[in-house]
Amino acid sequence: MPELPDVEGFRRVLDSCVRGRSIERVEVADPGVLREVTPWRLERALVGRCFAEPRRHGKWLIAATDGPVVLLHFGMTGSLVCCSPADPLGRHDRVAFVAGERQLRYRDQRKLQGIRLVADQDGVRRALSELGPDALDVGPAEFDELIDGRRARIKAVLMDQSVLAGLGNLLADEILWRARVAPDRQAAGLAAEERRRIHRAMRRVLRDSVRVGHIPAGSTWLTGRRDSPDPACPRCGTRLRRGRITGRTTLWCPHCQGEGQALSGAAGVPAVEQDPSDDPGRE
DNA sequence: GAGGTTGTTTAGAA
DNA sequence: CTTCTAAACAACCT
Repeated sequence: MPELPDVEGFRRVLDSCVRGRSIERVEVADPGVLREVTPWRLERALVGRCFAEPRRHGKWLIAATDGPVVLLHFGMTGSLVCCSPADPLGRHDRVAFVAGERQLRYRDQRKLQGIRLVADQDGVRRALSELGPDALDVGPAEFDELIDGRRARIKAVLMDQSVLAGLGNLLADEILWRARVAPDRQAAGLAAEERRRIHRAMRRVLRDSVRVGHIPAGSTWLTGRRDSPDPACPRCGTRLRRGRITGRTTLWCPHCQGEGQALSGAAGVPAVEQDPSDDPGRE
């Protein structure tokens, strides 16, 4: 799940669950998710501290306290849940921050990322120094500057966290589909109009998905078609193409977005254009 | 067993 | 320097 909208959802979970509450205990069920900190040091640094208002940058959740700051990344399968002490520990509950009758649990099936601890805001700045601006904070002019001169394919650029922080594989596909730009187009070769469309699609996709705290899998979203064996474009019904960009499965509509040169890893279907009444409207 | 998965990092190549 | 690829991490799923 975790891309920018999901992490924003986790930020709200933390906020409503434990903000302003004092941490009594930190239970580490699996030290495998702690990065550069021992269970003992994490607990000692946090006990007696109070959670402040959490922030987010890209896919990072920044959980400040009145002492040190906890940095959480959720990899592909992580989440944050608000529990009571009575809730039995799930198999993938790795760490619990216990605050009275509430406890915040870091839950993660695979353990691709994890939890870090830094002393202060300067530590946060240092830890996240490689990240570009948060995708929600980028206006059209800055977006153009970020894209400018990049010879990589546009999807690779959108997913590059050092350029723009927060977009992952699903969002990148969704945005390019809405903007009607093929994912393998070279970023530097995009017309001003196309860059503008991508930026607007990004704003819209982020706004709509942040509101619900995850990427909706509704019928008007490309993401909803991902798992079907032979997916069709939600907009025009054309059979979608499947390829691989930066090692990630990429879905696009050859009719709406253009063929694209990349046939790498494609399903090999000649893709007869059905081309029914184009455009069942925006959204 | 084979191959897939929303992420990041590293090594190596072009 | 930029960009791409593959592999690794770990634990599921089909």
